[in-house]
This record gives sequence, structure tokens and C-alpha cells, in this order.
Amino acid sequence: MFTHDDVCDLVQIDLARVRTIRAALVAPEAVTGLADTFRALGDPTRVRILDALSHGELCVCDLAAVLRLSQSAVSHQLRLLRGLRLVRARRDGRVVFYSLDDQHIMALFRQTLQHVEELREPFDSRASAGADARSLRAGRTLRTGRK
Amino acid sequence: MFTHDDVCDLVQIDLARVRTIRAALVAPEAVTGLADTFRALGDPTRVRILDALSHGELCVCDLAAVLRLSQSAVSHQLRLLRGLRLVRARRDGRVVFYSLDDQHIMALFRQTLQHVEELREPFDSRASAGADARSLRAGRTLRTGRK
DNA sequence: ATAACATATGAACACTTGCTCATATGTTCA
DNA sequence: TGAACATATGAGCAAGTGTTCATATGTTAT
Repeated sequence: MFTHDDVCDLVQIDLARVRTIRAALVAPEAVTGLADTFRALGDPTRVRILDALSHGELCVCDLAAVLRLSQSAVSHQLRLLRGLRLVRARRDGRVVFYSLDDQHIMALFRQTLQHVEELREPFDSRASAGADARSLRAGRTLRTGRK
Repeated sequence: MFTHDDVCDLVQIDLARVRTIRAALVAPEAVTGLADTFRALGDPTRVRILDALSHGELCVCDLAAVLRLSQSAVSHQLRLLRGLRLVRARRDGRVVFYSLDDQHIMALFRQTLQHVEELREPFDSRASAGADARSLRAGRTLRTGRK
């Protein structure tokens, strides 16, 4: 248990840097905002929803058909995405059309895809990191797999 | 329950588009990769770890001190981040230094922070062009400030 | 009005996740 | 060798998440 006020109980390697970096960290609200937004993107269903919407607006029903999901599941996820202003709703009669609310999102997708593709490259670019690669099968499940 | 093979049971608004968009969706491995990576960024602790490491490499102990987290918690999270190649480990004696493995990550942070700041704006910015112009205002770095 | 349709939402559930605690692994030094 | 230190990891648990099912809300047409 670590309830220190100024300094860690452990022996620090570089105490000065600890203080300096701690003072330079991003504000807590920014951390929360970043984490919330990334978490919204961190689910396959929501990624697929946003991907589908990147082709233009879609009503809930068509979106469910495109992704082969239940209307309820889609609606729940859209609510979440709407709350984060990632998608926007437009009502037309009894149909509600959804579209991307922030074009930056697609740029994020593109950039992150680049990173993901680097993941699949051979491992010997770095010697010390090679041993660690064993813990996670590269390529397949990126999750913390069972063994 | 929706177990359809080609078409949704529900009445589709635009069946042609459903087919077209379904054919244009990103590949399942890409979806998985994107979601896994974003999920890794979708936790406040990991955001803070990456933020701290953006100032340069740190050993586990100092990282724990900077963020006031237990060594174990930090180590567990670093393992996850390492598996996704977001951070890299370098051993020096009994100390292990971690650093960012992909500089793209900080660009993602910066872009997403822009989105987050738009979230806090008033709701009447329905005009699409206007909202985009204002978002560029905060062209600063991540290190906006203190608490 | 009522029926039919499109969407939203609450509850319940299985599953995941991030932490702590205890302990194991690996490294240096006496 | 053994003690001290730095890090890694497994187990267990409380909290969170995504889905389904049932139902509510809102809109259009009859």
C-alpha cells in the first residue's frame, strides 16, 4: 500500500525527474476525457458502427442490418457514442439517421491502423524487446490471452 | 433475435446501401486491432503512464512514484502496453526502463484532446464549419496545466 | 381513436477489467 | 552463497461492460 504525499516510499532512481515529470503531467480532466473517448473506440462493435457511418449517414435499422446486430444493441451503443459526440442523430419522421459528428475520428482510425500494422512486423528490430514478445502472441489475439 | 444470412428481418430503409456498405467495411482483423489498441488507451491509468513516458524513459519504480500507484499495478499495466507495442522495455542491471515504443501515440493524444475540448463547448454550434474552426484554437501541447 | 412501425431504455446476466496481496523471478553486491 | 533490491506475475475480488429480453416512447397512417 502506497499512501505517500510527496515521495514514494521506495528508493527512487531519479527523484528530481520524478518531481519534474509529476509537475508536467496533463490535467486530470484531460486524462478522463482522453480515456473516455478512447474507451468508446475500444470496442469492436463501436468501431464497426463508426466505420459503417464513415460511408454516410444511416438509420438505426439499416445500421443493424449492415452489422448484423440487434436493433437494441445498436441503439444502446449509439447512445453511448452520442453522449461523447462521436455521432449525431437526425430525426426524419419515425426514422433516426446517425452520422459521424467528428471527422477527426476517421483520422484517428487511419493512424491507429498504421500502428496495428506495425504490430504484425517481425520482431528482431529490437533485441531486448524480443523476449517480451512471448507473453502476447503477436498477430492473433492482442488481448491478454489466457495461456 | 437476428440470425439472417443476407438481409435483416426488419424492413430496410435502403437495402441497396446496406449491401454496398457491408461490402466496404474494414476487415475483421483490422477491427480487432483497432479496438484492442483503443481499449489500451481507454483507461486513465494507462493514459497517465503514457503521458509520463512522453517525457522520456522511466523505470518502473519512478513511474509508480510519479503516478502514485503501486509497483504491482504499474507493472501489470506495462505488461499490457508492452504486448501492444505501445511501450518498450530496456533492462539496465536490475532496473527496467520503459519508454514509448510508438511516437504516433502522442499524436493520437493530441488529436483526441482536441475532440474532448469540443465536447465542452455549447450545444448550439450546429454549423459544421464553425465548430471546426474554433477547435483549432487550442493548438497547445498536452501539458495544458495543472490541476 | 387504434394499429403499425422505428427507436430508446431499463433490468438482468455473463463476461471482462484493474486493483491488491502474496510470491516468484532476476540482478547486484557483500 | 545469501541478503537486498527491482520487477513480474498469479489469484481473487469488486466494479464495469455489452448483450438480450421486455417494454416504453414517439411518429405515421388508417
